[in-house]
Amino acid sequence: MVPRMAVVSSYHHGDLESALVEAAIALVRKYGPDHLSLRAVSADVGVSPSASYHYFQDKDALISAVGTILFDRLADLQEQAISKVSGNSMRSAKERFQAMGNAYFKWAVTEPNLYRLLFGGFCEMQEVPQDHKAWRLLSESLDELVSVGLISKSARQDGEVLVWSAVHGASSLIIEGFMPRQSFPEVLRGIQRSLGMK
Amino acid sequence: MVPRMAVVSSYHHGDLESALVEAAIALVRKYGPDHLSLRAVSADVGVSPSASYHYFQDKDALISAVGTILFDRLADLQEQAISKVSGNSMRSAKERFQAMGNAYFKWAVTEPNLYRLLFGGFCEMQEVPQDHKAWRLLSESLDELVSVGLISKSARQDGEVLVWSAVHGASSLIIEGFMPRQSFPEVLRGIQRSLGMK
DNA sequence: CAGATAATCTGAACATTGTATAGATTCACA
DNA sequence: TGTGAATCTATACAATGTTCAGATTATCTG
Repeated sequence: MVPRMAVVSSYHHGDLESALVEAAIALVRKYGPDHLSLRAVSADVGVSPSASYHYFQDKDALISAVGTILFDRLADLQEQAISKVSGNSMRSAKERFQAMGNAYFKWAVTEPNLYRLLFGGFCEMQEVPQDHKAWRLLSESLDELVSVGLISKSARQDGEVLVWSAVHGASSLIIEGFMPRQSFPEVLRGIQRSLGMK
Repeated sequence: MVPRMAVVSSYHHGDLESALVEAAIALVRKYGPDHLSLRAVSADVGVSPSASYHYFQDKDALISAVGTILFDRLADLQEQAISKVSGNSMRSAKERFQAMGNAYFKWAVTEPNLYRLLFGGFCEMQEVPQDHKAWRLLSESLDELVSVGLISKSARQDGEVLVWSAVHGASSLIIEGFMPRQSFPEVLRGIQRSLGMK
């Protein structure tokens, strides 16, 4: 009888699962992963606290879903940063590589709470990330550095793990206050030395 | 009247502050930093839940105290690992350097929950760690590599941040399942390449 | 189109948590 | 020895994760 704005009735939400995930992201962003409350998430969405149990087994399952989404979005940010640098020169290849690392670090320092949720042991990644976009982008960038002659094939060997470890470690140590923020460019230079990049 | 085994009465604990910290460490070790309960800590020590508020402002303060202790102990482990390698040769200097990294990684994989508490944003380090033992050991090890001629002075520049970032990042990514465990030696080799070590 | 069945959400309840406050117990010192 | 300070307990309260019975709506069957 009463006209409704929503697509569906107000009793059935329609897309509660992703609404809960988005609300959880917003709350973690504000208050940190350890202060996330299922009841606050439900209240933000406008639903009863019990409703989430139809989509997630428990609170940890919701957190894991958030982690999966955040990991995808981080990879999207890196892809976006790469795509902003055009050209086939050695210079642009190097810039793409650096843009990836800078995007990773920038996300860590602007969203430390999301970073902590993703990498702090709160969620168990269901997807084995070996063939994830994040790995692929890094691998392709290293391949490009080889093909344009910036690094050698032998130096490229095991480059992924060194690069990701150093960028991730610096980001983590900096947002937790163990390392000053200006150390990140130094780490980036050290990475390039490790790759024999000139 | 009744003979007592304890040094003090059973009402006054005697050294409640450190007992609470040790009990908290044991519980975090088992169940993770996010599932630590003040009440469980108190119960383990055999004390009322309110008693801890005479030594710690709140739960976060107890966690921070735990973090400070853990950081010190990690540095102790590294010092211990270094001290097991004797000699003044290039070889022993290199071994000491590697022993430090290996000790760090070993602690991370054997005590992932303690590692998460220390580096996962749960505690706010009160002590500025710039002059901490962990920094000093790393700095001295790098100096030694220079003095025995294993790395150059220019490569040593900013070596601390690269080394700590890569070792910490690899440890973190491995215990969270983002990276296979066997990647750590590769990261160590990459670090040594970055330092120009031969 | 009507009725049954399944999907979705609510309400109330329970145990557990962090924390505040008032009071009990014990220590240390005059 | 007794008085004040330090230390711990008891109780209480609001908030949290989770369960379960039932209410509401969607969807499918005839």
